[in-house]
Amino acid sequence: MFQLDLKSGVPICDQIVNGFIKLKALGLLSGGDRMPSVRALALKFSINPNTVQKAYAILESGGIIYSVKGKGSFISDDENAANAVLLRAKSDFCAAVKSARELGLGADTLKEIITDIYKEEKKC
Amino acid sequence: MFQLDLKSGVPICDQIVNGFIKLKALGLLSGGDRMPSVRALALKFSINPNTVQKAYAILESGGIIYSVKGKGSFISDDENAANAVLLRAKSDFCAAVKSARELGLGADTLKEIITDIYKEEKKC
DNA sequence: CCAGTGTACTAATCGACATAGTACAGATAG
DNA sequence: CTATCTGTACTATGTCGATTAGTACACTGG
Repeated sequence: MFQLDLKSGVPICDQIVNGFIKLKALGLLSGGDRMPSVRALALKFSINPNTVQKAYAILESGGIIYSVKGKGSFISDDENAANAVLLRAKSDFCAAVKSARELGLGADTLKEIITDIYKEEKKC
Repeated sequence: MFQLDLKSGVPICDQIVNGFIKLKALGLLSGGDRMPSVRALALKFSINPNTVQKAYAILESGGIIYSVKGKGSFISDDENAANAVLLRAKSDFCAAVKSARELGLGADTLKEIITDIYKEEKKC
């Protein structure tokens, strides 16, 4: 399970959404797997159930999970959802590249950084 | 000069800071160049002078500019400031790479995206 | 029935951001 | 010197999003 950073400034709601997206991307969650209940997760993180519910609503609107009244929330089997996640990740990365380019960083510099990070020689 | 997007959700203050940083990174502003006055820039963008002053204060604390009471604000000659900008850009890019990696994107995929963007074949 | 589930709604709180208005101190041109 | 420009400082106010608080309803399974 992922962690929450209440002091990061990133909305708790978004952290929960991203946390589950990453878990699914890593293959730690499969289609049909059960999500923690709204109230249980709120209790675990000591946050408001409304915040968890908001995050679940976002995940459901994105097709990542589906919820059934009275039963619970579950990971979706929808392959499109996984693709949507990948597309979003690519889009975010594109924005980062464009931003770096505007500040004068070259393509080679960026590729070096990527190589280093994937080799675990984290220079950052 | 850069543009402001009041609807982007990005604080105006930050947009001004980033705007001048990019102008300097692109070499369109050199050490000693004069900045628009706080009131003039506020008038131009139709925003509050306090917002501009806040942005200038951030730029000054970062060593990007220096301000003199009664005279104006000027681009700093400090080379370290430019380096700091580059370091920040690299740091931001590193975070983006790590995030993309966590979501399952491979190094080759990321490098392809970079190549495309720098070739202006913007697929995003 | 009952405990647990998702869902819906209103109200209140809090912090960041921006605005409004005023005031002061230094520099420069006339 | 005076006027006007400059940066700086301060308080007050308004707005908006995120979060919390509290309650209520509908559904499922034992």
